[in-house]
Parts: sequence; C-alpha cells; structure tokens
Amino acid sequence: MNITFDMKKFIDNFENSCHKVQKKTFSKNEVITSYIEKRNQLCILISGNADLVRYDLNGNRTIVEHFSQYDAFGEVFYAVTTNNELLVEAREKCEVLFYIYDDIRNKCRSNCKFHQMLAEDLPELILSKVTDLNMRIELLTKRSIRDKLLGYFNLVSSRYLSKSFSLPFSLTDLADYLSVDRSAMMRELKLLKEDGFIDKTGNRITLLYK
Amino acid sequence: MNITFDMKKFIDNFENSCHKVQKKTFSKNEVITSYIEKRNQLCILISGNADLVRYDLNGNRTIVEHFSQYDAFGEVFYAVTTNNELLVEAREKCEVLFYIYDDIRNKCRSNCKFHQMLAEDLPELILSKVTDLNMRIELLTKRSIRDKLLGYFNLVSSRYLSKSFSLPFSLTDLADYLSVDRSAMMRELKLLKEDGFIDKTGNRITLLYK
DNA sequence: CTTTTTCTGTTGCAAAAGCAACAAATTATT
DNA sequence: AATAATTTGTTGCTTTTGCAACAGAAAAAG
Repeated sequence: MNITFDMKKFIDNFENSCHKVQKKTFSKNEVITSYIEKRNQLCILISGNADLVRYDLNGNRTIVEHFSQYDAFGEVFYAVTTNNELLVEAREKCEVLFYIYDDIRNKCRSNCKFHQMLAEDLPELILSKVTDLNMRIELLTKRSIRDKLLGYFNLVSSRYLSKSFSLPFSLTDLADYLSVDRSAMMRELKLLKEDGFIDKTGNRITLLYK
Repeated sequence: MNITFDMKKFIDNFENSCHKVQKKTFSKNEVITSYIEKRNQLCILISGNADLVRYDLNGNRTIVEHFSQYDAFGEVFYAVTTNNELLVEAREKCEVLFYIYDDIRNKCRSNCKFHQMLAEDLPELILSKVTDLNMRIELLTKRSIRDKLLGYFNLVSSRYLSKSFSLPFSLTDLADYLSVDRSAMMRELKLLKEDGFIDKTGNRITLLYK
C-alpha cells in the first residue's frame, strides 16, 4: 500500500506510547483475525505478509486481499454482510498492531499522542486502501483469465519498476486471488508463453511486450 | 452509501459557506467528470444517479460503480494506472458538488466552516466507500453468473428490506456491472426463474428462497 | 536425510460463458 | 402520433473456463 505519511517512523516511536494498542506476533498459517464479530478493529501489519481469505459454501477459496508491510486491515473496512468465513491468515511470521477504531476517532484523541497522530493521518491511510481496492476491482472486472493475468503482471511490474519480477505468492494462491480455476490459469500461462507475451521460470515472470 | 453523519443537513447548509466549492448541474448522459487528469477532485452527488464507467480496448463497457444520492466519487479515490477511459456519466439529471481534496485537508481548514466540518467527517466518508468497494469485490469474486446475480439481489434486497424490488438500472447495465455477457446473464435469469429461485417481471425481482 | 505435504504442470472431458444475430417490446425523440 | 433508438428476450454455435485426476518437483516437517 502507498501511504503518504511515514508509517515506519511512526511505528518505531510506538513502544512508549499508548497502552491500549496491542502488538502481537503470529507464526505461519495462524489466523490473525476473523471478520465475523463486530469488533471495529483496525490492524496494521508491521512485518511479514498475510492474506484476507474467504471460504464460500461451494468450497471455493478466494484471496480477497494480500497484505505486506504497513498495510492496514480489519473489520472497520468491511461491513460483514456475508455468511461466508472471512479470515486474515499469516503467510509467514507476522507482527501486527491492533487498534480499536473508536479510540482513534474519539476517546484517546486528546490525551494520547499516538492515537492523535494516527487520527490525523487516518484519511490518507483509508484513502490508500480505497485506491488499492479500486485496482483490485479493475483486475476482477477483466473478462478473461488472460486479461486478468496481464493486468496483474502490469501492476506488479510497475510496483517493482521492472519487466521482470517474482510473484509475491504461489501460483495456487494467484489463482485464488484472480478468482479463477488454477488449472485453467496454468493453461493460460502456458499460452501466454507460447504466444510470446511473457517468459516464466518458476514464479519469476518477465514481460516481453511494449 | 451508508454515511454515519447527516449528509443532508450538512449539504443543506452549504449555500452561504465556502466559495471554493462548486455546484453544477448535469443532464442525462452528460459526463460529470473523467478520471484521466490528476485533479484530486472529490465529488458528492446531491441528486440524481450516475455511473463510473470504464471502456476497455476490447470494446467492453464496465460499470465500475453506481452512485446515488450523497455518494462520493472522484479522482481522490482512484489512482489511475490504466490507459482505459474512466468516466462518470449522469444516468438522469444530476446535481454535483465539486471539492478539491487538498482544500479539505489543508488550506481551508482553519477559516472555512464547511471544509472544516467535512474534514472532521472525512474518515467516515471514506470508510463507507471502502465497505462499498469490499461488497463489490465480494460480488465480482463469485465464480458463476448465477452466484453473481444472487449475490447482487441479496444486496439490493437487504438494502430495501424487502424480498421484492426494482433493479436500480437496466438489465443491459446490470450485465456491465457484474462484468458478464448480457445474453449469458439473460439466460441465467431465465434458469433462475425456472429453478424457482426468483420471480421476475420486467426489472422487478422477487426472491423466492429462504 | 528421509518422509510427508504442498505446489506445479498437464490433460481429457463437461459445463459455463461469450459472441452474433435477430425479432419483439419498450422508451425516447421529433 | 409517428419514427427512431434502445432494451429485452431468445437461440445456435464457438470459445473459454472449470473439474477431476495424476505424476513429477519442490518445500516443509520430522
């Protein structure tokens, strides 16, 4: 995520700040939080990476969002209307800060410097979430697996400023992220290679066009 | 959109407030704004309804978002990475307020009451956008046209608190909103009727399950 | 270092979705 | 009120995607 204020510096100064903020560590595959209850939680990932995953009634798994350092997540962002399970799962060892959203908006405001600063930059924080989600929607509205793949590769490519990059997750996960069948996606990857659009070795992709 | 503060009252008191805010009226099919240039615009729809529409290179049209009274939109919410055209088009006569986002965050803050109030409620405003987009993503990640239709109908149904409702747009537009082929969607609607899931007369839908 | 588990790559077949085209119905326009 | 434009409903055919199943590769666990 693209945050305009200096999250690192901000987080570094956290320790001797507000006692209401909890910092927890999770190991691989642990569930960081679930979006079932209404806790109005806002979480920030300090290290590691994690996925927001939905399991639907047909047994499909969807990676709704992928989080890396300094990304924000939590129920504040999600009006849980669905009866599907929504979990944030650690992909590797993760450190996470837990806030209560109401504390950022109200209570702590006047007395706690930490929450006050966070409140100050809250619009930017949430706004970067919005732009992220809009990019995700643009991907998902592409009509074919091919266009979804190319769209995704373009995003990653421009993020790393390089035509060549490693995918941030496994191909199995990529299929769940693009919301398509894995084997169909593998087939399309092969075709993209054959048609000279990309090169692919393991999960390293090189774009050959433009 | 679900805003927690009283947008109506807020808008009503606008007239004798800040001269930087522009109010414009658009007639049906007019382009309210385009997301090509970087103007950092934030718009609020006071009346009417409009769509954020994307036209891609394959000639597909996608309704990215649908806006009705008091919904917010504009480039602030969208990091335009794509080379596709992104337009907000009026579906009927629309009144729209135009803000510059920076004015809300910085300049006007101390002296203009209107911007000050808006800044105050900005996190809530943006947050409701986030939850909207998340619902949209949930729809788009459904694997079949049937599930997309049912998911969408559930949303509308719970919004109107009724199993029976009129669709807020035409079936042609619904297909563009769900990002599927229109004729395939029509076929699926027929099947949903035949299978006893829904009843349908024109664009009035009645849910027959649960 | 060996075993177990997960991930990758592939395929044949079935199902779903897209495309194209058209007539009928509805809605706008003059 | 007549004409034009758009939307709805339908269908045959084609293409794409999904499903199931499996073998080999790679990664994780013991």
